[in-house]
Parts: sequence; structure tokens; C-alpha cells
Amino acid sequence: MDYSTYFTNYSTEEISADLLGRPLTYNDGKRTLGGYIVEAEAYLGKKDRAAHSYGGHRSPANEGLYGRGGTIYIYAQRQYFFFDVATQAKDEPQGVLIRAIEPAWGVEQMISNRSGKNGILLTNGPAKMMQAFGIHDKNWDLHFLSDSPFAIDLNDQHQKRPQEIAKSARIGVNQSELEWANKPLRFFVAGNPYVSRMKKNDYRANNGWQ
DNA sequence: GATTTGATTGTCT
DNA sequence: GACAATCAAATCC
Repeated sequence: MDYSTYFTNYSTEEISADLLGRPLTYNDGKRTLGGYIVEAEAYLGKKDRAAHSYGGHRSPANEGLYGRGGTIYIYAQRQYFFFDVATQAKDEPQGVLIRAIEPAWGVEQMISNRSGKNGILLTNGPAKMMQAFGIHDKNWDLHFLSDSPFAIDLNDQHQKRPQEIAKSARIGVNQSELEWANKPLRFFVAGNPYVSRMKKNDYRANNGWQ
């Protein structure tokens, strides 16, 4: 399936859950870095109080959300960057935030990009993942996935399969609007140590993969 | 292990 | 000038 079909023909919640276990890679010009997606959050556009596009808000900074499904939306907050992929048709500003991956390719380079931090600290958070890739700008914002060094492998033969997909409220969203803050729009691989805020007691054998 | 706090910058008003 | 889809170090059990 091509990116455009995958990120347009399914609901944003379905896409967020289905991405778990699929490889996300970034080519830094010399080598391929990346791993398996273990955590993703859905942001449901104009009606979603926690989304940057709530109420139809639109600016140069969040234009990526308004792109067609498969468009990259890179957002800056403080000194950190996040990696999102727009979902749904052009001008329907929904998207998926990739929050964490289980490192698999170019691990040594990613550790180096993270100043030597390794283990789960390498990629168990959205800004940590971007640091591991060595990204410190919005250069690839607004580009389509296939026209960028990023790749999400949609071949079912290449993905890991979660034992269980767990859901929870999204992390870090404004708690003043509880109806949206509490919606279970965060999807993660149950028991995978690279999921942000995963407790040791909840770790599962084989990192939660089948 | 859980909770708190300071760092620090793009973006919008 | 205020705030934010965070992180890491410090502190307190």
C-alpha cells in the first residue's frame, strides 16, 4: 500500500494503532537510523481540544497538519522537536505523533547523537527520538514521506506484532479540558520498555512482541 | 521509584 | 511577554 492510501483511507485512531511494530527509519546521509514504532498518539483536528489545529487554527508553524495524508509535520517546542505524520485528506488537519521507537538500526550512531545515552533512554520519548536521529531543525516539515529521508515500512512482512495494543490518555496535553485530555488516543505496545513512562513492573517478555 | 523543578526557544498575541 | 504535544537532574521518600 502506498503512503497516500494508508494515511488517508483509515481513521486516525486506526492508523495510530496499526503503526505499532512497523519500522520507522531516517537516513542521515551516511547511514540508516531507526527502529520499530512502539508508541503513537492520534490528534483529531479541529474538534480536538489538544490538537494544534483545534478550532481550525492555522499558521506557518502547523501548516503540515493541513497537508494530505503522509505529509510530515515537524513541530518545535522549547529546544526540542517532534515528528508527526498528517492523516486524512488535504485541509483535514488530523495527524499522528510518533512518540517512541525500539532502536534497531544505526544504534551506535544514535547513541552518539544522544551524547552517549543508551538503553531505554535512547528513544523513549518524542524529542529523544529526534535527537537520536540527529535532527535539530524543521528542514523536512511539509515534505511528503516518500520525498524525505524518513521511511515507514508498510510491508506487513517486515513488522513486529504486539502481543497487545494498550490505550491511555495522551501525555503532556492541557488538563483544563478533561473531556479531550482523558480520551484514550495514545496507543502503545503493552510491556515494551521503550514506551515513555513504562514501569519496570509492567515490562513483558520479548518486549511485548509476539 | 515517585515527584518536583529548572532549563531554554520557537511561536503567537 | 507568555506559553508549550519535553527532558534530565535533584530531591525525597
